[in-house]
Amino acid sequence: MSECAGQATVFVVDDDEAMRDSIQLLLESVHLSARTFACALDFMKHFEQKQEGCLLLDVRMPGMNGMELLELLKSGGIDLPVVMITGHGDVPLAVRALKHGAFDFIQKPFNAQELLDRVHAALDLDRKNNRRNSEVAQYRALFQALTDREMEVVDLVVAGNSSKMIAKALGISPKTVDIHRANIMRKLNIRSVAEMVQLRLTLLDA
Amino acid sequence: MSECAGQATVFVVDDDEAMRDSIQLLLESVHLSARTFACALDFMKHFEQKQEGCLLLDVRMPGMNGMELLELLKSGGIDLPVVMITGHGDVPLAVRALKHGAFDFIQKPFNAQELLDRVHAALDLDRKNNRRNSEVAQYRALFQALTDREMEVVDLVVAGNSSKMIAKALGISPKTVDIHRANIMRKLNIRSVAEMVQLRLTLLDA
DNA sequence: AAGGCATTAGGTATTTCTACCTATTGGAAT
DNA sequence: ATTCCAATAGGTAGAAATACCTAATGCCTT
Repeated sequence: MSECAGQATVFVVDDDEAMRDSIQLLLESVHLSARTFACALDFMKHFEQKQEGCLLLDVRMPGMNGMELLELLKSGGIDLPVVMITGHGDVPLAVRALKHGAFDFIQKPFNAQELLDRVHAALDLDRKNNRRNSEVAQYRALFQALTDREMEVVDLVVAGNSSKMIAKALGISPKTVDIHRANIMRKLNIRSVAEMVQLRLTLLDA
Repeated sequence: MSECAGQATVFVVDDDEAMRDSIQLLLESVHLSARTFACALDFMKHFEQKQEGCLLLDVRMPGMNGMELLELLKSGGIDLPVVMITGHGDVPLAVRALKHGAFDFIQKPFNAQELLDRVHAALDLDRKNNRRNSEVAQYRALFQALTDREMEVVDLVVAGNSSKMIAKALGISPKTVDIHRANIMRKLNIRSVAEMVQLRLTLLDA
């Protein structure tokens, strides 16, 4: 056991109190921190984007069901890995969940070790996502220091234009383009066009 | 019906002859070209990577089963969209198939329209993949015209190095680096470092 | 009103890149 | 053997980019 999960939290949403408690006990028995919720709305009220971990989500619930919450989270850009749990073997439901971005889909009754394996896999994925996302967030912060005009210049440079071509495209002097370029390089803390292109592309397809 | 599927083929692998025939009739009734196979090996013998379409694959078969074929195809880099078909609702099987890259997973007995909808969606995905892949293949062909030394220079340029730095890294004269760069630009048919970076990155994460 | 910043632009100097030229060495193919 | 090409490197020239400087205009905030 190399890492004891840090601040990662396993969120559990299930209307069945006995199930919530037993899952919580199971998770805490392997030193995972768990927070349980009786319904989708409770979870949404307490969850914040920056929290790390994964979500164990029962499909069948009164009020908003698990599938609806899953689709709401994914359409809201929250990429917390979701392990769906269902009491009856419904293949179309499983297919729909996975195609909507669920990380996994398991049936009750489940083996304890099986659940833990999938939780650990989900937590691994979340850690990987977070590493990637924080990297992207840093780049995004750099670009936010640029003015609109500077962003125009960035995109024209990335598209392969010379300062002279950019000047023509923007209707300004090549000299001014060079000034913008110098400010861009300083603000992004880079020293080559290659780095500018890579930074920009990283943000575009993130 | 805007497009009549061109040369796209729906491959059907199922050990049940009656099922093969009925699926083939259904597909041909909407002007889709179909080829059927009684077992996984037959399909593998006749399939070539360049063929476009999708694969309807029965899970339960004597000899190599559908799941094994799916995993074989995906590990072999063949990204033909695969619609798995199974006679009994087995959720873990569906989850496994989708996590291994199956495009969809449906149960028998299925509604005819439902099957056609999924086939059309699979064909759409394949067309999209093919457009993307042929684009990438063109870029790859360009890079294959480069020598090993030129590829080293490409990677050092993309990493943001100047000719002088590259020369130091390779232990050669900056002049020679410039010669390599000129040859690279000519062979790749580009006119800026920005284009070189984009071309290289497109191949790296493809 | 004063300061800060974005945008504009010029000057000058240096470095870097690109485009031509020639030329040698060594290996591979004809 | 001769031809072809990769890799090496030099010269010269021009284009492009970078690094400094100053400076005007306009907008926003204090």
